[in-house]
Amino acid sequence: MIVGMTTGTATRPRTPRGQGRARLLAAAGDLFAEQGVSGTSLQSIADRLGVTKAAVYHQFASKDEIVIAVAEPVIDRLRAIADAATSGSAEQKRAVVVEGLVDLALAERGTAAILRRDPTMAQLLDSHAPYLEQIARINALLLGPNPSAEQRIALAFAGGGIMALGALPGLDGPPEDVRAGLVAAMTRALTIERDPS
Amino acid sequence: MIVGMTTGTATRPRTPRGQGRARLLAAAGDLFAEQGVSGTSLQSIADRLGVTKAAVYHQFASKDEIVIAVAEPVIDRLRAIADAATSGSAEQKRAVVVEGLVDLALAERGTAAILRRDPTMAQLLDSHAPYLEQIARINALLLGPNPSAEQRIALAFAGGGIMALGALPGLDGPPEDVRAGLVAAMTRALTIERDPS
DNA sequence: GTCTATAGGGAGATAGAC
DNA sequence: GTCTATCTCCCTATAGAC
Repeated sequence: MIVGMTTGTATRPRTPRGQGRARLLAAAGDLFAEQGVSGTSLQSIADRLGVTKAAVYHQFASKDEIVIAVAEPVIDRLRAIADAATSGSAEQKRAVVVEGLVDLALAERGTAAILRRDPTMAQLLDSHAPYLEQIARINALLLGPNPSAEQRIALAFAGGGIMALGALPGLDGPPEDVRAGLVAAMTRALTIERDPS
Repeated sequence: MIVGMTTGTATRPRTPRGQGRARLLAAAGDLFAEQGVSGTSLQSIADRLGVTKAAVYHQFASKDEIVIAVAEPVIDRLRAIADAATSGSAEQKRAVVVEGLVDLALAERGTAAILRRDPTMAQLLDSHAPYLEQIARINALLLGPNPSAEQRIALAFAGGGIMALGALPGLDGPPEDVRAGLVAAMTRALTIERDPS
Protein backbone atom coordinates (compact mmCIF):
# COMPACT_ATOMS: atom_id res chain seq x y z
CA MET A 1 0.00 0.00 0.00
CA ILE A 2 2.21 2.75 1.24
CA VAL A 3 5.61 1.89 -0.07
CA GLY A 4 8.04 4.37 -1.42
CA MET A 5 11.02 2.31 -2.49
CA THR A 6 10.54 2.62 -6.20
CA THR A 7 12.72 5.63 -6.69
CA GLY A 8 16.44 5.92 -6.35
CA THR A 9 17.92 5.99 -2.87
CA ALA A 10 21.10 7.86 -3.66
CA THR A 11 21.19 10.36 -0.83
CA ARG A 12 18.21 9.35 1.21
CA PRO A 13 18.96 9.48 4.92
CA ARG A 14 17.06 6.32 5.65
CA THR A 15 18.53 3.30 7.28
CA PRO A 16 18.55 0.28 5.03
CA ARG A 17 16.13 -2.16 6.60
CA GLY A 18 15.25 0.73 8.95
CA GLN A 19 16.72 -1.04 11.92
CA GLY A 20 18.44 1.97 13.42
CA ARG A 21 15.23 3.87 12.97
CA ALA A 22 13.17 1.25 14.77
CA ARG A 23 15.65 1.09 17.62
CA LEU A 24 15.51 4.86 17.96
CA LEU A 25 11.73 4.93 17.97
CA ALA A 26 11.55 2.23 20.62
CA ALA A 27 13.90 4.15 22.88
CA ALA A 28 12.07 7.41 22.25
CA GLY A 29 8.69 5.82 22.95
CA ASP A 30 9.88 4.42 26.26
CA LEU A 31 11.31 7.76 27.33
CA PHE A 32 8.20 9.64 26.23
CA ALA A 33 6.09 7.29 28.33
CA GLU A 34 8.30 7.73 31.38
CA GLN A 35 8.99 11.45 31.27
CA GLY A 36 6.62 12.90 28.75
CA VAL A 37 7.57 14.37 25.39
CA SER A 38 8.55 17.78 26.71
CA GLY A 39 10.53 16.16 29.48
CA THR A 40 12.56 14.07 27.07
CA SER A 41 15.57 15.65 25.36
CA LEU A 42 17.20 14.44 22.20
CA GLN A 43 20.32 14.08 24.28
CA SER A 44 18.64 11.54 26.55
CA ILE A 45 17.40 9.57 23.56
CA ALA A 46 20.91 9.54 22.12
CA ASP A 47 22.34 8.52 25.49
CA ARG A 48 20.03 5.54 25.72
CA LEU A 49 21.15 4.42 22.29
CA GLY A 50 24.80 5.08 23.08
CA VAL A 51 25.22 7.61 20.29
CA THR A 52 25.34 11.38 19.96
CA LYS A 53 22.61 13.84 19.15
CA ALA A 54 23.99 14.31 15.66
CA ALA A 55 23.39 10.63 14.94
CA VAL A 56 19.78 11.11 15.92
CA TYR A 57 19.47 14.08 13.61
CA HIS A 58 20.79 11.94 10.81
CA GLN A 59 17.57 9.93 10.89
CA PHE A 60 15.03 12.55 11.88
CA ALA A 61 15.06 16.20 10.91
CA SER A 62 13.44 17.38 14.13
CA LYS A 63 12.03 16.28 17.44
CA ASP A 64 8.49 16.71 16.14
CA GLU A 65 9.23 14.17 13.44
CA ILE A 66 10.22 11.65 16.10
CA VAL A 67 7.07 12.34 18.05
CA ILE A 68 4.86 11.75 15.04
CA ALA A 69 6.82 8.64 14.09
CA VAL A 70 6.27 7.21 17.56
CA ALA A 71 2.54 7.74 17.19
CA GLU A 72 2.31 6.19 13.74
CA PRO A 73 2.26 2.48 14.72
CA VAL A 74 -0.55 3.21 17.16
CA ILE A 75 -2.48 5.07 14.49
CA ASP A 76 -1.97 2.09 12.20
CA ARG A 77 -3.48 -0.18 14.82
CA LEU A 78 -6.43 2.13 15.22
CA ARG A 79 -6.96 1.96 11.49
CA ALA A 80 -6.77 -1.83 11.58
CA ILE A 81 -9.36 -1.93 14.35
CA ALA A 82 -11.78 0.22 12.39
CA ASP A 83 -11.12 -1.83 9.25
CA ALA A 84 -11.94 -5.03 11.13
CA ALA A 85 -15.38 -3.77 12.14
CA THR A 86 -17.10 -3.83 8.79
CA SER A 87 -19.82 -6.42 9.06
CA GLY A 88 -22.49 -7.44 11.49
CA SER A 89 -24.85 -5.51 13.66
CA ALA A 90 -23.95 -2.29 15.42
CA GLU A 91 -23.46 -4.30 18.59
CA GLN A 92 -21.12 -6.71 16.89
CA LYS A 93 -19.08 -3.90 15.39
CA ARG A 94 -18.83 -2.25 18.76
CA ALA A 95 -17.61 -5.49 20.33
CA VAL A 96 -14.85 -5.78 17.75
CA VAL A 97 -13.74 -2.23 18.40
CA VAL A 98 -13.80 -2.59 22.18
CA GLU A 99 -11.72 -5.75 22.05
CA GLY A 100 -9.31 -4.15 19.62
CA LEU A 101 -8.83 -1.11 21.83
CA VAL A 102 -8.25 -3.26 24.90
CA ASP A 103 -5.68 -5.33 23.06
CA LEU A 104 -3.99 -2.18 21.84
CA ALA A 105 -3.90 -0.66 25.30
CA LEU A 106 -2.48 -3.85 26.77
CA ALA A 107 0.04 -4.50 24.02
CA GLU A 108 1.54 -1.06 24.18
CA ARG A 109 0.68 0.03 27.65
CA GLY A 110 2.77 3.09 28.16
CA THR A 111 3.40 3.92 24.54
CA ALA A 112 -0.24 3.85 23.53
CA ALA A 113 -1.20 5.90 26.54
CA ILE A 114 1.04 8.74 25.41
CA LEU A 115 -1.33 9.60 22.61
CA ARG A 116 -4.07 10.60 24.98
CA ARG A 117 -2.03 11.68 27.97
CA ASP A 118 0.83 13.77 26.73
CA PRO A 119 0.03 17.44 26.05
CA THR A 120 2.72 17.86 23.42
CA MET A 121 1.62 14.75 21.59
CA ALA A 122 -2.00 15.81 21.81
CA GLN A 123 -1.23 19.19 20.28
CA LEU A 124 0.70 17.62 17.42
CA LEU A 125 -2.00 15.04 16.72
CA ASP A 126 -4.70 17.70 16.80
CA SER A 127 -3.50 18.75 13.38
CA HIS A 128 -2.52 15.30 12.18
CA ALA A 129 -5.22 14.22 9.77
CA PRO A 130 -4.51 10.46 9.80
CA TYR A 131 -5.01 10.35 13.55
CA LEU A 132 -8.17 12.44 13.54
CA GLU A 133 -9.59 10.28 10.79
CA GLN A 134 -9.15 7.01 12.66
CA ILE A 135 -10.43 8.45 15.94
CA ALA A 136 -13.54 9.63 14.13
CA ARG A 137 -14.10 6.16 12.67
CA ILE A 138 -13.60 4.48 16.05
CA ASN A 139 -15.92 6.91 17.77
CA ALA A 140 -18.61 6.43 15.13
CA LEU A 141 -18.40 2.67 15.51
CA LEU A 142 -18.65 2.87 19.27
CA LEU A 143 -21.58 5.25 19.17
CA GLY A 144 -23.60 3.51 16.54
CA PRO A 145 -26.36 5.21 14.57
CA ASN A 146 -28.30 8.08 16.09
CA PRO A 147 -26.30 8.37 19.29
CA SER A 148 -27.94 10.07 22.24
CA ALA A 149 -26.25 12.71 24.36
CA GLU A 150 -25.97 10.10 27.07
CA GLN A 151 -24.08 7.81 24.74
CA ARG A 152 -21.67 10.54 23.80
CA ILE A 153 -20.94 11.20 27.44
CA ALA A 154 -20.36 7.52 28.11
CA LEU A 155 -17.94 7.43 25.19
CA ALA A 156 -15.96 10.37 26.54
CA PHE A 157 -15.61 8.50 29.80
CA ALA A 158 -14.80 5.11 28.31
CA GLY A 159 -12.43 6.47 25.70
CA GLY A 160 -10.34 8.12 28.35
CA GLY A 161 -10.39 5.10 30.61
CA ILE A 162 -9.11 2.56 28.16
CA MET A 163 -6.06 4.60 27.21
CA ALA A 164 -5.26 5.85 30.69
CA LEU A 165 -4.21 2.49 32.10
CA GLY A 166 -1.20 3.53 34.07
CA ALA A 167 0.32 2.46 37.31
CA LEU A 168 -3.04 1.61 38.77
CA PRO A 169 -3.75 -1.27 41.10
CA GLY A 170 -5.31 -4.46 39.91
CA LEU A 171 -3.68 -5.00 36.57
CA ASP A 172 -1.76 -8.04 37.69
CA GLY A 173 -2.98 -11.54 37.16
CA PRO A 174 -3.48 -13.77 34.14
CA PRO A 175 -3.44 -11.68 30.94
CA GLU A 176 -6.58 -13.38 29.73
CA ASP A 177 -8.43 -12.34 32.87
CA VAL A 178 -7.16 -8.79 32.63
CA ARG A 179 -8.25 -8.59 29.02
CA ALA A 180 -11.68 -10.03 29.75
CA GLY A 181 -12.14 -7.72 32.72
CA LEU A 182 -11.29 -4.62 30.70
CA VAL A 183 -13.52 -5.64 27.82
CA ALA A 184 -16.36 -6.21 30.24
CA ALA A 185 -15.81 -2.90 32.08
CA MET A 186 -15.66 -0.88 28.89
CA THR A 187 -18.69 -2.63 27.46
CA ARG A 188 -20.66 -1.93 30.62
CA ALA A 189 -19.64 1.73 30.53
CA LEU A 190 -20.86 2.04 26.96
CA THR A 191 -24.05 0.05 27.35
CA ILE A 192 -27.01 2.23 28.23
CA GLU A 193 -30.08 0.28 29.10
CA ARG A 194 -33.32 1.32 27.53
CA ASP A 195 -35.73 2.95 29.85
CA PRO A 196 -38.59 0.40 30.09
CA SER A 197 -41.38 2.93 29.86
CA MET B 1 12.35 44.49 25.35
CA ILE B 2 9.49 44.88 27.66
CA VAL B 3 6.20 44.66 25.91
CA GLY B 4 2.89 45.17 27.58
CA MET B 5 0.38 47.58 28.86
CA THR B 6 1.83 49.92 31.42
CA THR B 7 -1.41 51.70 31.93
CA GLY B 8 -1.19 51.46 35.66
CA THR B 9 -4.83 50.81 36.20
CA ALA B 10 -6.44 49.57 39.37
CA THR B 11 -6.61 46.04 38.02
CA ARG B 12 -3.82 44.85 40.28
CA PRO B 13 -3.40 47.48 42.95
CA ARG B 14 -2.39 45.36 45.89
CA THR B 15 -2.38 41.78 46.90
CA PRO B 16 -3.87 41.21 50.32
CA ARG B 17 -3.55 37.85 52.01
CA GLY B 18 -1.88 35.71 49.43
CA GLN B 19 -4.06 36.81 46.57
CA GLY B 20 -1.07 37.06 44.32
CA ARG B 21 -0.30 33.50 45.24
CA ALA B 22 -3.76 32.32 44.25
CA ARG B 23 -3.57 34.23 40.99
CA LEU B 24 -0.23 32.66 40.25
CA LEU B 25 -1.47 29.16 40.98
CA ALA B 26 -4.50 29.65 38.75
CA ALA B 27 -2.33 30.76 35.87
CA ALA B 28 0.15 27.95 36.45
CA GLY B 29 -2.63 25.35 36.59
CA ASP B 30 -4.09 26.54 33.31
CA LEU B 31 -0.71 26.44 31.59
CA PHE B 32 0.12 23.03 33.04
CA ALA B 33 -3.15 21.71 31.66
CA GLU B 34 -2.50 23.16 28.22
CA GLN B 35 1.17 22.39 27.76
CA GLY B 36 2.11 20.01 30.53
CA VAL B 37 4.38 20.76 33.45
CA SER B 38 7.63 20.20 31.59
CA GLY B 39 6.35 22.26 28.70
CA THR B 40 5.58 25.25 30.90
CA SER B 41 8.37 27.62 31.83
CA LEU B 42 8.38 30.03 34.72
CA GLN B 43 8.77 32.72 32.10
CA SER B 44 5.43 31.85 30.51
CA ILE B 45 3.73 31.86 33.90
CA ALA B 46 5.20 35.28 34.61
CA ASP B 47 4.15 36.51 31.18
CA ARG B 48 0.56 35.47 31.75
CA LEU B 49 0.56 37.39 35.01
CA GLY B 50 2.27 40.39 33.49
CA VAL B 51 5.25 40.20 35.80
CA THR B 52 8.81 38.97 35.63
CA LYS B 53 10.28 35.64 36.64
CA ALA B 54 11.85 37.18 39.71
CA ALA B 55 8.41 38.12 40.99
CA VAL B 56 7.39 34.50 40.69
CA TYR B 57 10.44 33.39 42.63
CA HIS B 58 9.47 35.79 45.35
CA GLN B 59 6.46 33.59 46.16
CA PHE B 60 7.79 30.14 45.38
CA ALA B 61 11.31 28.90 45.88
CA SER B 62 11.26 26.55 42.94
CA LYS B 63 9.15 25.22 40.11
CA ASP B 64 8.52 21.99 41.99
CA GLU B 65 6.95 24.00 44.78
CA ILE B 66 4.50 25.49 42.31
CA VAL B 67 3.66 22.08 40.93
CA ILE B 68 2.89 20.69 44.38
CA ALA B 69 0.90 23.79 45.26
CA VAL B 70 -1.24 23.36 42.15
CA ALA B 71 -2.01 19.79 43.16
CA GLU B 72 -2.90 20.63 46.74
CA PRO B 73 -6.48 21.89 46.21
CA VAL B 74 -7.27 18.75 44.25
CA ILE B 75 -5.82 16.57 47.00
CA ASP B 76 -7.96 18.50 49.48
CA ARG B 77 -11.04 17.69 47.45
CA LEU B 78 -10.11 14.04 47.31
CA ARG B 79 -9.81 14.07 51.08
CA ALA B 80 -13.20 15.74 51.40
CA ILE B 81 -14.74 13.11 49.15
CA ALA B 82 -13.36 10.27 51.25
CA ASP B 83 -14.42 12.06 54.42
CA ALA B 84 -17.96 12.37 53.12
CA ALA B 85 -18.30 8.62 52.61
CA THR B 86 -18.41 7.50 56.20
CA SER B 87 -21.83 6.01 56.72
CA GLY B 88 -24.22 3.71 54.95
CA SER B 89 -23.70 0.54 53.01
CA ALA B 90 -20.75 -0.14 50.75
CA GLU B 91 -22.96 0.73 47.80
CA GLN B 92 -23.98 4.03 49.35
CA LYS B 93 -20.37 4.92 50.10
CA ARG B 94 -19.39 4.12 46.59
CA ALA B 95 -22.15 6.31 45.21
CA VAL B 96 -20.92 9.25 47.27
CA VAL B 97 -17.38 8.76 46.01
CA VAL B 98 -18.42 8.40 42.38
CA GLU B 99 -20.48 11.58 42.51
CA GLY B 100 -17.68 13.41 44.26
CA LEU B 101 -15.13 12.37 41.66
CA VAL B 102 -17.42 13.38 38.81
CA ASP B 103 -18.01 16.77 40.39
CA LEU B 104 -14.28 17.19 40.91
CA ALA B 105 -13.48 16.25 37.34
CA LEU B 106 -16.13 18.65 36.00
CA ALA B 107 -15.28 21.52 38.32
CA GLU B 108 -11.61 21.48 37.49
CA ARG B 109 -11.58 19.82 34.13
CA GLY B 110 -8.09 20.37 32.92
CA THR B 111 -6.47 21.10 36.23
CA ALA B 112 -7.70 17.96 37.93
CA ALA B 113 -6.71 15.88 34.95
CA ILE B 114 -3.09 16.97 35.30
CA LEU B 115 -2.68 14.82 38.38
CA ARG B 116 -3.19 11.63 36.45
CA ARG B 117 -1.98 12.68 33.06
CA ASP B 118 1.21 14.66 33.50
CA PRO B 119 4.39 12.61 33.86
CA THR B 120 6.22 15.26 35.89
CA MET B 121 3.29 15.66 38.22
CA ALA B 122 2.94 11.91 38.57
CA GLN B 123 6.57 11.54 39.52
CA LEU B 124 6.31 14.24 42.14
CA LEU B 125 3.08 12.84 43.59
CA ASP B 126 4.50 9.33 43.71
CA SER B 127 6.50 10.41 46.72
CA HIS B 128 3.91 12.81 48.09
CA ALA B 129 2.34 11.03 51.05
CA PRO B 130 -0.84 13.16 51.31
CA TYR B 131 -1.77 12.30 47.75
CA LEU B 132 -1.05 8.59 48.09
CA GLU B 133 -3.08 8.47 51.26
CA GLN B 134 -6.22 9.94 49.72
CA ILE B 135 -5.96 7.82 46.60
CA ALA B 136 -5.73 4.73 48.77
CA ARG B 137 -8.84 5.77 50.69
CA ILE B 138 -10.79 6.49 47.52
CA ASN B 139 -9.77 3.20 45.95
CA ALA B 140 -10.74 1.27 49.06
CA LEU B 141 -14.15 2.92 49.10
CA LEU B 142 -14.75 2.18 45.44
CA LEU B 143 -13.66 -1.43 45.78
CA GLY B 144 -15.55 -2.27 48.93
CA PRO B 145 -14.70 -5.23 51.13
CA ASN B 146 -13.09 -8.34 49.66
CA PRO B 147 -12.64 -6.98 46.14
CA SER B 148 -12.24 -9.51 43.37
CA ALA B 149 -9.60 -9.29 40.68
CA GLU B 150 -12.34 -8.30 38.28
CA GLN B 151 -13.29 -5.40 40.50
CA ARG B 152 -9.72 -4.18 40.65
CA ILE B 153 -9.50 -4.24 36.90
CA ALA B 154 -12.74 -2.30 36.57
CA LEU B 155 -11.38 0.26 39.00
CA ALA B 156 -8.21 0.72 36.97
CA PHE B 157 -10.37 1.42 33.94
CA ALA B 158 -12.88 3.68 35.67
CA GLY B 159 -10.27 5.59 37.65
CA GLY B 160 -8.46 6.51 34.50
CA GLY B 161 -11.64 7.40 32.66
CA ILE B 162 -13.04 9.89 35.09
CA MET B 163 -9.86 11.96 35.24
CA ALA B 164 -9.05 11.78 31.57
CA LEU B 165 -11.96 13.90 30.37
CA GLY B 166 -10.28 15.99 27.76
CA ALA B 167 -11.33 17.46 24.49
CA LEU B 168 -13.61 14.56 23.74
CA PRO B 169 -16.91 14.80 21.93
CA GLY B 170 -20.16 14.79 23.76
CA LEU B 171 -19.41 16.86 26.79
CA ASP B 172 -21.63 19.70 25.74
CA GLY B 173 -25.19 20.07 26.86
CA PRO B 174 -26.84 20.84 30.18
CA PRO B 175 -24.35 20.42 33.04
CA GLU B 176 -26.87 18.39 34.99
CA ASP B 177 -27.19 15.91 32.14
CA VAL B 178 -23.43 15.67 31.72
CA ARG B 179 -23.00 15.04 35.41
CA ALA B 180 -25.73 12.41 35.50
CA GLY B 181 -24.35 10.71 32.42
CA LEU B 182 -20.86 10.48 33.85
CA VAL B 183 -22.09 9.20 37.20
CA ALA B 184 -24.12 6.56 35.41
CA ALA B 185 -21.26 5.52 33.13
CA MET B 186 -18.75 5.23 35.97
CA THR B 187 -21.23 3.35 38.13
CA ARG B 188 -21.91 0.90 35.31
CA ALA B 189 -18.20 0.37 34.78
CA LEU B 190 -17.72 -0.42 38.45
CA THR B 191 -20.81 -2.57 38.90
CA ILE B 192 -20.11 -6.24 38.32
CA GLU B 193 -23.21 -8.34 38.30
CA ARG B 194 -23.23 -11.43 40.43
CA ASP B 195 -23.06 -14.64 38.57
CA PRO B 196 -26.59 -16.07 39.12
CA SER B 197 -25.44 -19.51 40.16
C1' DG C 1 6.72 43.01 45.70
C1' DT C 2 8.61 44.06 41.74
C1' DC C 3 12.34 45.13 39.02
C1' DT C 4 17.21 44.61 36.13
C1' DA C 5 20.98 41.82 35.40
C1' DT C 6 23.37 37.75 35.18
C1' DA C 7 25.14 33.24 36.24
C1' DG C 8 25.40 28.52 34.61
C1' DG C 9 23.61 25.02 32.09
C1' DG C 10 20.82 22.42 28.70
C1' DA C 11 17.76 22.69 24.85
C1' DG C 12 17.12 22.06 19.58
C1' DA C 13 19.49 22.31 15.57
C1' DT C 14 23.49 22.74 11.95
C1' DA C 15 28.20 22.18 9.58
C1' DG C 16 31.55 19.43 8.09
C1' DA C 17 35.27 15.78 8.93
C1' DC C 18 35.93 10.73 8.87
C1' DG D 1 26.27 6.65 10.02
C1' DT D 2 28.66 8.53 13.44
C1' DC D 3 31.54 11.82 15.18
C1' DT D 4 33.33 16.76 17.17
C1' DA D 5 32.38 21.35 17.48
C1' DT D 6 29.50 25.04 17.55
C1' DC D 7 25.45 28.24 17.11
C1' DT D 8 21.56 30.44 19.27
C1' DC D 9 18.10 30.46 22.34
C1' DC D 10 15.73 29.48 26.55
C1' DC D 11 15.74 27.32 30.94
C1' DT D 12 15.95 27.50 36.30
C1' DA D 13 17.67 30.07 39.76
C1' DT D 14 20.15 33.95 42.32
C1' DA D 15 21.81 38.76 43.65
C1' DG D 16 20.77 43.07 44.76
C1' DA D 17 18.54 47.79 43.69
C1' DC D 18 14.14 50.42 44.25
